[in-house]
Amino acid sequence: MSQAAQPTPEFSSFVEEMKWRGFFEQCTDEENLTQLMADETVTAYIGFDPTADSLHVGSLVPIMGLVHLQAYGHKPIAIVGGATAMVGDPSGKTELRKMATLETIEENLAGVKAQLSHFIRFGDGPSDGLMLNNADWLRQWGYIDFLRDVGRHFSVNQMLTRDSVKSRLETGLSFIEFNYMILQAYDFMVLNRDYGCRLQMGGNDQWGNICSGIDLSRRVNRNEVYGLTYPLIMTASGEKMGKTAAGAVWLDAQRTSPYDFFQYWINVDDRDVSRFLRLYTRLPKAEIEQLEALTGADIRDAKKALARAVTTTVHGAEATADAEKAAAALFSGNTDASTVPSSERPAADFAAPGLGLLDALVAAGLQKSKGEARRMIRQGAVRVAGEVVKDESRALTAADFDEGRIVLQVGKKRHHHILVIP
RNA sequence: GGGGGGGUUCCCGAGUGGCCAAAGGGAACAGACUGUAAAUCUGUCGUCUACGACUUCGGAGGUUCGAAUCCUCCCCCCCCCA
Repeated sequence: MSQAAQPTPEFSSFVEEMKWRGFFEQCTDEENLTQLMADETVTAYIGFDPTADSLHVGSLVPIMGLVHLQAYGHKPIAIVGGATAMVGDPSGKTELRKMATLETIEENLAGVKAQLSHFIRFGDGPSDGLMLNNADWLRQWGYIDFLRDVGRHFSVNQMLTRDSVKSRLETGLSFIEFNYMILQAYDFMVLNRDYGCRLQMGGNDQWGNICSGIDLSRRVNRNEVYGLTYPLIMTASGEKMGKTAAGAVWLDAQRTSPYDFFQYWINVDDRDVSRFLRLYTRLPKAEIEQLEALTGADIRDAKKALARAVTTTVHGAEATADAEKAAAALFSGNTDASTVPSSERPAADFAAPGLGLLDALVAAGLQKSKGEARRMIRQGAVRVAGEVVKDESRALTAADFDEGRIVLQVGKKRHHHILVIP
């Protein structure tokens, strides 16, 4: 759970640590920001999009950004874009995003906040985090009033020069998306005015939006505020973070089990380990450098440290231990299979003709369809109790019980145990 | 409002009456090799009651023995003109 992270004395400043950890892409005024953060408690914010009721690993970088910030005694604000999610940010997208409805956004907000509280200490203290919904200050506006009070500060000429807009000029973007920048700038201005927020962080695709907010704060509030962006994180193979065959890797245990979550980190590309240790864990610099020095098969130890650290933050120590234990049982010959992913099934299902293996594989979530399951069998990828199955019409019967469970495996990495209950 | 181009299986992108479940590439998955990595080679990659059947090519109709391919209407996107 969220322990208020402690300051790390290994770095001279927040910005230094961000640089070392790979969060630093560009900053509007590094020198003055560093000075400001040395002198006083700075309130900073990052926006999250409540497009689902759970965050996924793609959001871990911004989350960790806030975590580090709080560790240095500053005050993090997480904005959930209730209003802006209804619009859709064009940055980095190639086409119009589906617009979420009010109700789903409300639901998603709650889920996201619960997850963030695993990372950030919320509360009323000076460096306690805040969670705000920009719908609270955006929704009340009427169009004419907003145009007159806010819109007049924006130059279309300048907006057109922002990369986020420029890149979309080719493929086209709707007016509603074009306005996203204005809304985000307005968020920053309001946070600056009402919460004393001085810094906005975000992915580098947010640079233009952040700069717009800085301009607006200067004009309206006459305050100097700052922006800092982190790089957009891709895996070594050029994929977005958190994509697997099964879909996104979620922080919600219901959507992605702690076991699968743990395995995701174990299976990262060698080339990503160092970068990910820095970005996604709060392990001390010295320890990370030690892990980075590992070569060959020993890199797995670094991956374990990575998986352990991230899973512990997201799912807690107990779930992490279980996941690790299951992994040991499946991959390292440990005999304790009690935490291996499993499902229950009454013994009666295996009577007489037995339960079709194809159906069992699909039911266990190891395969998406029976056709796919059939192909896997043809390719010799399916094992029951460690034995390769070649017969597509194979049925599971009582003969397959082994101490009350049936051990299924597809490929090398996908395992599932059916627990037989009376 | 006028003119032009376009919407294809996860993505990109061929196909313009049967030889199309639909080329090619990417991603992904599996096998071999390995370190639960990468690279490489091989295979797979719509669903099913599976040597056959069924459903797909923006949506709805129609022509035809037969359509992703032709016609009609509708929706959406891009470009040029007004």
